[in-house]
Amino acid sequence: MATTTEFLATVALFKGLDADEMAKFAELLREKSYPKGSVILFEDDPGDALFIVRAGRVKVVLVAEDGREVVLGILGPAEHFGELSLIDDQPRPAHVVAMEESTLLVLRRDDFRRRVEQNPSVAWSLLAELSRRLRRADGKIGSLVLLDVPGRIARLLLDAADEGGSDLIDKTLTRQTIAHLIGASRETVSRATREFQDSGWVTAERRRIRIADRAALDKRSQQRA
Amino acid sequence: MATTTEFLATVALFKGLDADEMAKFAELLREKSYPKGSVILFEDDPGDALFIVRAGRVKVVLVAEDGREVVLGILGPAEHFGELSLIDDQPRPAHVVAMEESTLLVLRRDDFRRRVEQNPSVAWSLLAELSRRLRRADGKIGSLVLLDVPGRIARLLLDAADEGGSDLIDKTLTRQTIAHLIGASRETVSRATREFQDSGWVTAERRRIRIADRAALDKRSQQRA
DNA sequence: GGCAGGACGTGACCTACGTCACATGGCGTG
DNA sequence: CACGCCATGTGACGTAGGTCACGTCCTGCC
Repeated sequence: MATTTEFLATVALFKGLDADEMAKFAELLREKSYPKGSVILFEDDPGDALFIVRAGRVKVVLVAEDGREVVLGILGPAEHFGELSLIDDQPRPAHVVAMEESTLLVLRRDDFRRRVEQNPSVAWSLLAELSRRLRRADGKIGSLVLLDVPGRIARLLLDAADEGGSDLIDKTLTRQTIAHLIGASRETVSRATREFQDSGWVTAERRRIRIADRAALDKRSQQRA
Repeated sequence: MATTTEFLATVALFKGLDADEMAKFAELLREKSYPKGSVILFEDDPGDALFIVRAGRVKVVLVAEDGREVVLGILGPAEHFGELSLIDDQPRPAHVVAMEESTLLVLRRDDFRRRVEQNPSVAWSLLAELSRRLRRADGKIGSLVLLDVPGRIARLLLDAADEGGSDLIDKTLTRQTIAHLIGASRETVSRATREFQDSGWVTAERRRIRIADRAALDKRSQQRA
């Protein structure tokens, strides 16, 4: 495993910092581990820290009283969460749960604020990151309202592939998880992905999904309701 | 009508600037008018300007090929849009359409960048604004997936009332618009709001909606699917 | 190497909503 | 002052997709 400073160099948030500044950040971070399934932070709690995923995978999730849930996002190494509450002092907007055993780097509010204010480049990276999330969120809203379930799945797969840079989606995406990501039931996702396979649009390779006909998926992701 | 500088003082984005800096901004702004229904900017276009609503009302909207649409947000005086593309150089994420005759102040990309970089307080305001939008967007996703139509309407009304600071929602909210905001059909919204009125939860006062039983609406907005 | 828990596949059934088709009423404008 | 336009009710009807209920399979563990 890389040293903390080496790792920090891979975090987009810190892009543009020189070694010296990076080292300063490194000192402020505390490392913390969470077992699979543990809740890292709760919606509505006051927030006083930012988290960077060092290893593992976490999901950002909203939960209804009856237990149904939506996954707003899944974060892996070098990604971070929890900055909203540090920026606007409002309660946390969602729960964050460890999907696997994960270790996170924690940065306290005051340290965060001071560094952002002194480091224009960090502020800019943050703006870029929030922009990216806002685009995604808007896209998700669009999918939910304008597309039917198969359409939403198609788009999700394409997005995941784009992000990974390959037609083979390597992150483990169970149908259950897909369902939570697109606001549908596991059963419906099951039936829809089978359709995709039967049509030859995707193939399943040992738990991974590979996109076989990008054009078809793309077309499917623009129609209906 | 107030002078431009007086107006700028009411824009949250510029909070914290002194009169001198405000004046500099004022010089960079160009005023532009748009008739009702005109498209101010198109999704997928490259973006090279930020807009501040001086007067009127605009909607941010995603449109499907068949014409169905979702309204991501409605902006009134002192609110702004178009900054995402200036931050990340990506295409515009949505269309923006004038709901009424509107006049906007336009700030060009370069001027914007320069000012943000030189003015930490503007960067911070921007972060705060993007945070606010992200929370809203996440909330909207939650509503869409976890609530049924009446629940979404209830939440929308409560949010609108909170924002206005009064139980009387003064902005004109037609059922058609409500429908677009919550991703439902006009007819369904019609039937649901009638239910609300029959139950005495809301009353309609000359085109305006007044919330009569906040508790009931709140309860209604937390259940079902 | 047998077991338990999770991920999947599938059929049956039910319902919230979208869509279509009209009828009505208010108001803004020529 | 009349003509339209647009926002609104409301009924009828069709269906995507949620929920239930099981059965199978794979995989990591004791």
